[in-house]
Amino acid sequence: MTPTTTSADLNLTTEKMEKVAFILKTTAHPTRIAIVQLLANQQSLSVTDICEQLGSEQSLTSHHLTGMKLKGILSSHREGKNIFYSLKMREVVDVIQCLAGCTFL
Amino acid sequence: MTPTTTSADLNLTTEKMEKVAFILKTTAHPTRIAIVQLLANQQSLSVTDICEQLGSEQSLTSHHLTGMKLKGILSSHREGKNIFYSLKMREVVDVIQCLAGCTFL
DNA sequence: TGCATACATGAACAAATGATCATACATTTG
DNA sequence: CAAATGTATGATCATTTGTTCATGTATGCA
Repeated sequence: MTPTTTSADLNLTTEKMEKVAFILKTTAHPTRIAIVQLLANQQSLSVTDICEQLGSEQSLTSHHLTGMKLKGILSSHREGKNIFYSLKMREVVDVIQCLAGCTFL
Repeated sequence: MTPTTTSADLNLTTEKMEKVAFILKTTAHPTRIAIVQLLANQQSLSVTDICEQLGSEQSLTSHHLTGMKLKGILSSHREGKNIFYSLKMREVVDVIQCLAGCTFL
C-alpha cells in the first residue's frame, strides 16, 4: 500500500545533515536568493549584469558570487573582460520555491 | 504548450526574499535539522526526548527549540512537567528533503 | 512544604558572517 | 605599452550566531 502522508520519512546521517545545513546557510541571504532568482531565469549573467539588475555594489556582489561558487552553488567562466556566472546546483531553486509558496510568509 | 524546464520561473519581491532567507537561516544548522527530522517522523516530542535522541545538552537544545518556535517553525504545549514540541511549518521538511536528495552531497 | 524533575533564560564569550574600502589582477583597446 | 573596464581579493570592523554555565521557574510528588 502507498503512504498517505504528504512528506516522506526523513532519515539523514550526521554527515548529510551537515552538508544540507551548509548549503542552506550558503543560500540564506536576501541578496544571494536574489542572485539565484536571476540565474534561475537567465542561464548566465556577468557580474556587471547582476550588479545592475540588483542595484548592488560590485565588491560585495563579487564576494557573494565567489562564495557561492566556492561552495558549489554557482559556476563561472570568463568571456573576454566579463565573467559569467550560472547556476550549478539547481536544487536550490526548488528549495526557495518551496518556501516562497508558503501562504503565511 | 507546456514548459519543458524542470524548475518554474522564480519572481519574488524583496520582502518575500527576506522572509525566505529568514526561514532558511533558522533552519541552517545540523542540530536544528536533526530536530526537524525527529519531528517530521514523530508528531510531538518532549525536550528530554529530543535531548536523548540527539545526545545533545539540555540548555543548548532548549535554546534551539525556543528560537525555532519564536521564528514560527515549531510550536509547543505543556503536558504536566513536560513541554512537547512539534513541527508547525512542515514546509521545512520538504526543503531539507529537497537537498538531501542531491546525489552529490 | 520541601524536594526532584523538566525546561527556560540571561550573561558572557567565541566564532562565523556581512559590509566597506582600498587595491590588485586580467583583458581589451587606443 | 598605457589607459580603461570588469572583476577579485584582503584587511578591517560591526553584527549575528553558537556555546557554555549558572540560575530561575513551573510542575508533580513525598
